[in-house]
Amino acid sequence: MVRKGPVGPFEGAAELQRRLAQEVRLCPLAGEPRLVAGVDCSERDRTIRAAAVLLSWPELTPAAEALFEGPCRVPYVPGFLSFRELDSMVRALEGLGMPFDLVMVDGCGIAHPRGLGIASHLGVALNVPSLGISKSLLVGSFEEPGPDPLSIGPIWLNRSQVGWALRSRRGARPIFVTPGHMIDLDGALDVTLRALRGYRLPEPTRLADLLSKGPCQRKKR
DNA sequence: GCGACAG
DNA sequence: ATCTTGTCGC
Repeated sequence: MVRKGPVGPFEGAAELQRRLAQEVRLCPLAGEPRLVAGVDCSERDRTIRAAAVLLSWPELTPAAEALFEGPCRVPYVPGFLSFRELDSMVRALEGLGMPFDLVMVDGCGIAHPRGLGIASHLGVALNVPSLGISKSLLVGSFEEPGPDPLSIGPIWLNRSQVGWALRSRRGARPIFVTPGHMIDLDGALDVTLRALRGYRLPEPTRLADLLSKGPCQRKKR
């Protein structure tokens, strides 16, 4: 087969996403986690910095943390975030030096145009249970959760529910919880609720976010 | 054609 | 994501 015209720069990537999305499994968590990881990326001066943290479960006691830095090689394009950040996230997670039972990723899971947000992509790539925690929605619509803390509303995409909008803190905008891989809607919500400690973001993602920004790294005069 | 658009 | 000081509100 010979292609006719020029192919969009992300056609190959989109095709890979559609293929990997078929590997995503939405099912109850295999068992109660013992170690939960959190990952996030930040960037500064064309350098990507991925941070991973490891917490005991359900105490949420810090057990390990790791950083990975590398040059930005791929631009951010909505719908293709994983091609920009996944490798760095995996490296940071490897830096933890031990396996974990679940990973919470800063980004979307199945709430994605082709069903493979970065949380799902990471879960499939590492063959580990994963879920996404994002601060806004890439696709789909959601029912605004009530004003009371822990209120929830479903996230809809193509007539089916793909996650939850969660009011994790009073007065704060909701966060979006979506299954990544080897977990289901109820499991993703349950784990997220149990990982909250009074902040808008659950501990795994919140701590990874702080670490990626760098401890005592920001100071301007 | 126009607007939306994880981080 | 990042650029940025002070400021409004619980």
